[in-house]
Amino acid sequence: MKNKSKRNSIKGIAAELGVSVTTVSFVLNGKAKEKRISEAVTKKILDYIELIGYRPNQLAQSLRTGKSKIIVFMVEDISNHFFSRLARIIEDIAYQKGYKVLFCSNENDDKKSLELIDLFKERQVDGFMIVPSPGIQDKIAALKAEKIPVVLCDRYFPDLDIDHVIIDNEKASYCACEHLIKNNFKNIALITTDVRQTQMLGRLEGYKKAMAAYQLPTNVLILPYKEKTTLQGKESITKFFYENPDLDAAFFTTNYLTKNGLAVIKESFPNALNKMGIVTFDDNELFTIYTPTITAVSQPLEEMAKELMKTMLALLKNPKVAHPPKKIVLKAKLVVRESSKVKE
Amino acid sequence: MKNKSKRNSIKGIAAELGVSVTTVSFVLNGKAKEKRISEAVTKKILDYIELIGYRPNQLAQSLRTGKSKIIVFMVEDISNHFFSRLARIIEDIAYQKGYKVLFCSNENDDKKSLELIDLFKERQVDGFMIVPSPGIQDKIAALKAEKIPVVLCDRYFPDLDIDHVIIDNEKASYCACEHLIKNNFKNIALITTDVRQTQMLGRLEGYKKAMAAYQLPTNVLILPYKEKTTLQGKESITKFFYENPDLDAAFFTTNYLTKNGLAVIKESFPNALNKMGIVTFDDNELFTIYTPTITAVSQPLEEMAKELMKTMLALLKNPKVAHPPKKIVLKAKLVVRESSKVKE
DNA sequence: CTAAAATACTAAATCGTTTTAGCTTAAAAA
DNA sequence: TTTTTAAGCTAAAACGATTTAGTATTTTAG
Repeated sequence: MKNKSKRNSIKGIAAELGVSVTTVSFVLNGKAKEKRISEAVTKKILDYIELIGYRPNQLAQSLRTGKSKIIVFMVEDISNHFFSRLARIIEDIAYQKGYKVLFCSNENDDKKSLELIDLFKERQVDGFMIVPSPGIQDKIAALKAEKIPVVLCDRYFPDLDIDHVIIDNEKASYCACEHLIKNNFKNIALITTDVRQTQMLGRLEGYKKAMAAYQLPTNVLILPYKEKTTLQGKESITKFFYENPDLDAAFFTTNYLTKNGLAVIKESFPNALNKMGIVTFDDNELFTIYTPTITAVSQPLEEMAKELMKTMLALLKNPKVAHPPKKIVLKAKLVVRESSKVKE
Repeated sequence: MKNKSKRNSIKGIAAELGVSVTTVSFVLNGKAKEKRISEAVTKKILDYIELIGYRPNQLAQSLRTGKSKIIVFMVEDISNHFFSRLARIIEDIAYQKGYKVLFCSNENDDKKSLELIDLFKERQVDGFMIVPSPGIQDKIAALKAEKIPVVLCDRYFPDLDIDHVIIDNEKASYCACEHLIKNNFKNIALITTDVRQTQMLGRLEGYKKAMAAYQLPTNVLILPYKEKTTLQGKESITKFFYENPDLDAAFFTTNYLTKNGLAVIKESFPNALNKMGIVTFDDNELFTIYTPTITAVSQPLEEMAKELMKTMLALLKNPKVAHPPKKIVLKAKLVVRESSKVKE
């Protein structure tokens, strides 16, 4: 039982076995053959490694190689069901490929996003998967210029040639609206936020196009992002419904709006519940047991996560090499339930 | 525009300004005064740092100091609403204190837990906050023996003197059951899993004690953990309800069981919905808009996260020093809604 | 029998920090 | 004038790996 503190390093092992640090390192990295280390020495080292349960210090490794085997997944809010489910799938794929994932929430706030990105750059993370806040275009461009792998998710910057994985929001929205229309709803409200990013603009556009195509009136409520889960938000929705008594359907563009919206309907317009058409973006298991069950635009989480990781891994394989950005646009699925079916 | 690659290191700065690496390091670490670096030199360095936007390489720092400023939060499943909300709060506190958080999911599986812990040890993380799987008692003890900060969460090992933050499950469960009883329910089922960890045992115990106290029959359905979200799980619940037609209330011990349970009731026993008493562990915003609104045992997430981080930070401050473990037991709150009120 | 080639290994530089233990020079004390 | 003390800095050794460019010995070729 000698100086124990030294044992858990290549140096300690080398000393103990009377070989050089280099030799140990070669063996550890599976280069024994290539570097012509004899079978005997190789075995001796391997056995000893096993015996003491040695595991290399990743920090030192990272410092030397410049690769940390960590990727960042920055979302708007990790407690949001949509993002946490995405995170869970990504986590699995990443670990399988030998990467750890640092999750963080930017609250769709530029300052926070920038801070986080810098923070992680100091940590030499290998890549960024980002659900970007609206104003970090330049930072993203800078990352790319530095050859740091970046993949955007959920939304993107049309002016930037950056890999991204998104869904076709406009089409998804169009389909959802068309579905309501075909179910005989004629006065469909869109309830959305003031967020001016691609995902929301797409959803708005799809709604507008659908209404125009069927010559129906549009009726849009735009809530400030900050009020997304506040009482104020609820009040605005209540007011909107009071002021538009002829509405017969509502399309919510994101999950937190839906929660608030359903709460408002339940509290203030209980008898509208089974008359109004309701469709929401982002599915939730609980929607299947709501009364009525809620129709939702379901984003292909599994596929998104896979494509995200696939794109990221490709970048990681060759970060220095220029490559045409992959712009992946997936299809969302409309899960039709009771809330959007023809009423009475 | 000189050799740019070198610029972003202390060495580069030192070379550029004609001072030593040591001096730069002292200034960077705010030890200028203490180490008697002149005002002039200090300013020169600070200005240059600012100019080139230098940020120290955290990896190198960590390697040298042995502190990574990263803590791990290992949960059962990061996509579970309970854990993702907890994670969100922890994230905020940690970042505020200069720590990053690595989230990961162990699926309550020992093998996965052990692998993850080893993985992170290689990365020299500063501490572990763990929702432990059932059989990792030894590993936890080993971590403590190595003076690595560990705090358990949600459940713990009674035989181990390890800091933890939990709720009083037995009492929470007792109160929930008592509440049902006082609302005139007499045949209350407990729907739980085969997980034999403290949190679940507590919930079971609370139920049993409440039933015993009021001399009511017990009726427990124990589902295999693996079936927690499967069709098989649903079928078991359905069967259970069929075989126990005299049940008038159900208490679900965890959120995923509730989802399945509500689905079953809705699908197979629709007219029981407004007759049965229902209480569930773990609250969800959507429960307030369900019909009927669902009574839930709400865990104090904010408080749990705060206590967890407080305990962790205390350990981090002095990892080498022995200290009496903090065993924090918080109270859950019963949020009474329609589903548990006296019927007809 | 000598030169070239192959074998089996290793010394030392490097990654970017922190920190200990000095080293100069000038001012203060003796 | 010599010795102390202080001020203002720095060289070099860590931290724990990887990797380049060898070296010494043996084998093979000529």
